[in-house]
Amino acid sequence: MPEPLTKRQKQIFNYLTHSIQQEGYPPSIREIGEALGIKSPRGVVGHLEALEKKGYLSRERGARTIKIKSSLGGRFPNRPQKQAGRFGENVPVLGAIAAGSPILAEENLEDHLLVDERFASGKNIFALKVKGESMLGAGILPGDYVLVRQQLKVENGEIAAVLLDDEATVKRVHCSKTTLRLVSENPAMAPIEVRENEKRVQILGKIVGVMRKL
Amino acid sequence: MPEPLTKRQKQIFNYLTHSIQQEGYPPSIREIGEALGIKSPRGVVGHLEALEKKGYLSRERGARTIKIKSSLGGRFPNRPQKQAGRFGENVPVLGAIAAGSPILAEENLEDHLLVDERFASGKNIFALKVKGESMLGAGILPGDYVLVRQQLKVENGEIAAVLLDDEATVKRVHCSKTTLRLVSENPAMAPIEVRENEKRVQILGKIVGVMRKL
DNA sequence: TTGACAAGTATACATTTGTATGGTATTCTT
DNA sequence: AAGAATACCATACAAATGTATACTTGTCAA
Repeated sequence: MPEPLTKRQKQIFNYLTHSIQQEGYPPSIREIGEALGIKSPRGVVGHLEALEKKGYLSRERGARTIKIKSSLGGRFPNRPQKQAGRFGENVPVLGAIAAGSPILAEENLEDHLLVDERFASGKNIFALKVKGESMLGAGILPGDYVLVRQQLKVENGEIAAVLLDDEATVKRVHCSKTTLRLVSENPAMAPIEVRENEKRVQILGKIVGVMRKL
Repeated sequence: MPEPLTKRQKQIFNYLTHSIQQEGYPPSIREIGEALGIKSPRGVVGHLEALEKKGYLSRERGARTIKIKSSLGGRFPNRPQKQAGRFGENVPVLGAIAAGSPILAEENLEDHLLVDERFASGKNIFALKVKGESMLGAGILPGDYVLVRQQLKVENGEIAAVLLDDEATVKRVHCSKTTLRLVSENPAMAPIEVRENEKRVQILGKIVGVMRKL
């Protein structure tokens, strides 16, 4: 049962785990201070002592020797190579999706995106670059990357990536007993209705995130 | 095709990977020397330089900043999420921004987000969680994180994070010679006009990215 | 009201750590 | 034979880094 942390202590701990994951080695006292806006080394040391006392980390003498305790449910160890993907996921970006082939096949792969774990939780996440303006009303613009969790079915009304006539698109899906209605969040575009067993459509997965670069 | 190592270089490299894995952080020059029976720091540095030249590792300035290259068949990475030279940035997430205080001050800091370097290029990037619906028309919804590059002025018509009456908001900024017009991308909300030297407004930076979790 | 704790600033100091200088050998290739 | 790379030593030095002292502020419980 881990001792509770204060809000500030949580921030420090959060930064530590992320930084170690990202760089491969722990930050120095002053680097921690710089990242969190603490101007005196002593201020940072106070937090480290508190975190150590509460059992969240340990320190050796010497520079950059913070160790995150792995006993905390094994959630925040600093053995980066054994905990790959706990703090960031390298998500594949798919280009044109060849019909029939497995979605994550090599020929579909275009790039990789580094995404915070909280945005790409779970396995089988991939990304698509949005082309049309069909989801304008849902705040999804052309050029955006959508993060997709691979699944065969989605709940009524959820936004999904759908393979429609060999073209990957993003649509809101309304399912009735026998049909799927693919609705564009754009008044200029009419809904598309198809029977569920038709081969024209295939649900690729649920949209779990959107990323835009301006 | 990794360049071949000498026997001694292999020993060094081996020790490095094992030590990083065991301790959680890289050894210092002298610790390497102690472990391998090299009595002069210079002796160790020579090996590190050779290993770096041959592409097995990289180093930053500062103590204990050796990074094993993960491109070598991915066998000994010490930062798993970065593949093939692709990097991520650890971006601070700001909460309520206290007026007057430096933007990145402690009281504003809420969390950290790991973001692909292509979304957070350059320095002084921070993130804000969007609260209102004022930028609906620009595809920015409440709950989204906007990535902000800190800068004092923005070009005409760009979307910016603005501190308005102690409240951080996202607005499209139109500048004339003497006034700033802050336009919401939402027909329900009227534009706000202020004189540039008024203290009510302060431009925090330009929006360079949007991230949404669904 | 006192006392503990959290959270910090400013400054000084000691240690750790990386870097640089100037050598010595050995092995290998040209 | 000359040059380059490997593989070291001893020592000095500077920069990075952790540590320590002293003081401030606010909160919260006894």
